[in-house]
Amino acid sequence: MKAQNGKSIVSEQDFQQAAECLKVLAHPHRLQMVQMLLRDDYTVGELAEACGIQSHMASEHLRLMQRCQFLDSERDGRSIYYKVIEPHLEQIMKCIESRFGN
Amino acid sequence: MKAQNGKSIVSEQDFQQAAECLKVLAHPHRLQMVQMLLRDDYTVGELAEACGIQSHMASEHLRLMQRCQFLDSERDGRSIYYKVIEPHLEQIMKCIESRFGN
DNA sequence: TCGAAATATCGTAATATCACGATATAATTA
DNA sequence: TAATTATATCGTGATATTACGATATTTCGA
Repeated sequence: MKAQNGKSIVSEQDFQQAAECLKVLAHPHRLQMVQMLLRDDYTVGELAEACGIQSHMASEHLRLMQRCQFLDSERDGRSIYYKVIEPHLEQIMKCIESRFGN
Repeated sequence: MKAQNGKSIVSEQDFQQAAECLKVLAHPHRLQMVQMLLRDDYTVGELAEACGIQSHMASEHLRLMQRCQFLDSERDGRSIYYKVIEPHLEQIMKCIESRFGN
């Protein structure tokens, strides 16, 4: 799809991809993890504990977010640290904080 | 949850709400409708045709987005016009266009 | 090299979402 | 008021997502 008016236009297929990415973000524990990871790097276990879930569940959430290029991971010994690589997540989190935060 | 460092902090319950709202946005046709409505007001039928779906499906999508305060509607004769009332949708759409657009 | 710790993957049952036909409601026009 | 147009709601089967126990993999330390 072409931009006829200077504005960037998103194609039907892009909407499909965007929807899938948003769906990945649209989970309370995943949102909480993203918020934490925007401020610092954390291990799977640390993120799991903060969310009150088991590590293997956190691992699954993190894998989903890594698959759509939201996060990247790095091993340090037995632990694996995750970090945010999608630059727009900070802005989106600000929107959420602005609408729902104190 | 309190903000100890000046940054706005979102509670567990807020993450739940935020996730539900994001889930509503996370659908290709709903994203397309939001993009259109950010530029102009449209009727249910116009939005349905642009998305290539039946009007009663569009109506359902619009109702979901109205329920979480993304949109508002106004009747004009037989038609019902929808418009965006959630101010952050423009910013979020920009993020999507930046990541997926041309 | 054996056991423990940290993370990841697999199978599956419960739940949620989706698309759609059928039907209902509201407003306009003949 | 009857027919038509536009929108909304309901019920349901198909599909997707979720949580979780079981199991696997990787790394470190004894």
